[in-house]
Amino acid sequence: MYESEFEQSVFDLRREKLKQIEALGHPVYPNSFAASHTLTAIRAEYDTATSETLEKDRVSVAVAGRIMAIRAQGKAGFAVLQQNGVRLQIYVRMDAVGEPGFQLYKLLDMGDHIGVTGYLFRTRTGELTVHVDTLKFLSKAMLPLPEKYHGLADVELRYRQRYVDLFMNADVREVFVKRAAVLRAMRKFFDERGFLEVETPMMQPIAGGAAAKPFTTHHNALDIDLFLRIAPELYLKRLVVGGLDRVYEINRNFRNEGISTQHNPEFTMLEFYQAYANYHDLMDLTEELIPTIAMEVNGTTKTVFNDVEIDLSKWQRFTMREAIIKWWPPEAGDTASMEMFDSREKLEGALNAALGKFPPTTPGTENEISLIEPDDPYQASEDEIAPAGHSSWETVQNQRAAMLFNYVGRCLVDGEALGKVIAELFEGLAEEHLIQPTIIYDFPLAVSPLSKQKPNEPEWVERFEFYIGGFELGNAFSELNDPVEQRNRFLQQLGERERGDAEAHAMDEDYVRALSFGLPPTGGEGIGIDRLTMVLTGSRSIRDVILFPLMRPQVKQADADAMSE
RNA sequence: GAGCGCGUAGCUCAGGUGGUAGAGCAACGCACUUUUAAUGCGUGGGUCCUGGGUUCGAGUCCCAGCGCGCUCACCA
Repeated sequence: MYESEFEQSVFDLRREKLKQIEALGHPVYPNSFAASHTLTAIRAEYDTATSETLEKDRVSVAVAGRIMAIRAQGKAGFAVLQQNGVRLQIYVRMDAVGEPGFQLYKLLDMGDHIGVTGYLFRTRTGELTVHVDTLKFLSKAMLPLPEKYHGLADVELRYRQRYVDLFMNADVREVFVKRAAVLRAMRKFFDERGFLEVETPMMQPIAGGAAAKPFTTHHNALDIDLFLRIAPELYLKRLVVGGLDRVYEINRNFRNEGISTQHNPEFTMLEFYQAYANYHDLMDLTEELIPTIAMEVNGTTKTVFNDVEIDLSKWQRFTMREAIIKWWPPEAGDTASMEMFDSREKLEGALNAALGKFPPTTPGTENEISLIEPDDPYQASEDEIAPAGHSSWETVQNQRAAMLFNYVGRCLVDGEALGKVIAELFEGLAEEHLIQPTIIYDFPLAVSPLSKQKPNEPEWVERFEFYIGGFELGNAFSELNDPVEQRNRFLQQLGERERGDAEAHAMDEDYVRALSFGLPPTGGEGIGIDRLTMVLTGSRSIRDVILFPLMRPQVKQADADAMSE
C-alpha cells in the first residue's frame, strides 16, 4: 500500500495524531455529523450577503467537509473545507473554540474531514467564512495529499487513483457530473416519448448485433462458455417482436479490441428501437435528441472540441456516396462520379484514373493500383512513400489519399466485396472532415447484415451513422425484418467468417425464429454515451469520461522478479 | 499490433557536451489571533522505472524490458 518509507512514516505519524485526538476526548471515527447546511446551500444563499448583513442577522451554521488548505497563525488559523466540490473557508481562534478545541485544530492535516459549528462572517479581504465555535473530528487522511497548487497532474496516477483525482481536480468532477446529466437527459427524452427502459443480457451464448471480437467467460454450474455482449441489438428487437414497441437500454458493451483515445474495452451505449419508424424518422429524432441533451447538460447547443466550436443544433446530411465524392482529393481531379459505385470495374477504373493524377512514386512510371503492399495503407512512413527531395507530392494528404486508393484498389482486385471497399473509401476520405454534426446515410449492404435494403437499390441499405468532432457517435437503420433474408445474411456472414473475418456475424437461429413471428417495420439506433460525453465536455480522450478506464495492473518489482523466475 | 515521446523526493518539476542529486509544495520543529499558492527560521526525506553494457566514473551514453501518453491500425 505504501509507495515509500516516506508514506509509511507519514502514516505512522498520523496514527500517533489519532491517539492524541482520542486523548482529547474525540472519537476518531465517529459515525455522523448533524449539518445544518451543505456547503452548496451556503454558497447559494450567502455568497452575495454583505459583511454588514451577516453581522446584523447572525447566521449560525453546522457544516462538514474535507480540509483542502490549512493555514495556522499562532493562536488562530484558517482552513478551507470542501464538500461535493464546493469550498468554504473556516476561521478558528483559540478564544472562540477554547484551548482543547484549538489543540484539536493543531492536530488536523490536509485531507482530514471535520465538522464545525459557528456563524458566517466576511474576513478583511471579503471572503465568506465560518467563525468556528466548535470543532468535531470526523476522519483522518493518513496519506499526504498531492501538491496543492498543481493538483494531481500525472495522467497515469489520475486514472489509477481516481479517488484522489476527483477531490483534487474540480474540472474532473465536473465531467462526471455532466456525464450523469447526459444519462438523465437521455432517459427523460425517451421516457417522454413512450419508450420503455429495459435490461437485456450482458452474458450471451452468441455475441451478436455488431462486428467485433467478444470477451469470453464461463459459467461453472451450466458448464458453458458465454460471451460478454458486444451489443444488445438482437435482444432488443426480440422485445419489439414481443410487443414492446418502443424500448431503450443504456448499459455497457464489451469489445475485445484495441484501446485508444476513442475506444475503451467496456463502453456505454444507448440503443433504442421504435416500431413503425424507419431510418428517416430516426434522422429527424437524432437531430432533435442531441441538441436537447446539450441544452440540458450545458445550457447551450455550442461546444468546443479540439479547439473547434461545434454547434450541435446545425446538422448536415450526405449519402455515403455523396460524401466520398465531396471529399475526393482535389488533386485527383474529376475522376470520381456516382457511376463508379455501380460496379467493381468502374470503381477500379476510377481509382486508377485518380492515382494517375498523382505524381508517380517512381520516376518514369505511371501510378496504378498495388504499387504499395496492401497489408496496411497507413503503416508506411512518410519517408518511405515520399523520400525527402525525391517527391513533388505537395501534402501529406495527397500521400495518404494515394495510399488509401492503392490499398482499397488492391482489396478490390483481390476480390473484396464492392460494398466493403466503398465503406473503406468513405472512412479514409471523409470521416476526419465530419467535425460539425453530420448524418451519413445509405450504406452498402455488404457491411450491414442487419439492415433493410433500399427498395430500388438492393445493394444499398437504409442505414445512417452520425458524426461529430471527426468520429462516429451513432449508428442507425431500418431493421431488416424478413426472416428468410436475415437467415441468408447470417449465412453470408458465416462465409466471411470462414474466409478469416473474426468479426463477421455469427448465426443466431433463435433471432431468426423471433423474426419469423413478425417484427413490425422498426427503426433502431445506437449512440455511444462516452463519445457524446466527450463532445459535450470537450474531453479529447475517452478515458477522461470513464471513471475507471482499463489500465494494465501495476506489478510490484518483487512480483515481477518472482514471475520471471 | 507499429511508430514517436515520457518515467528524478508523497506531489509539481529543474538537472548544456558523463564528474559526490536540486527547488517549491507536502512532512517534522519553532514563531505568528483576518490568512488565502499565508509568512519567517530550522530539520528530515531519493533502488534518478527495472536489468544489463560502455567508462576510472552513468540521472546523463548504448542495449533489452516494464509502465504511461500521443499518433496510426482494429473498431464504436
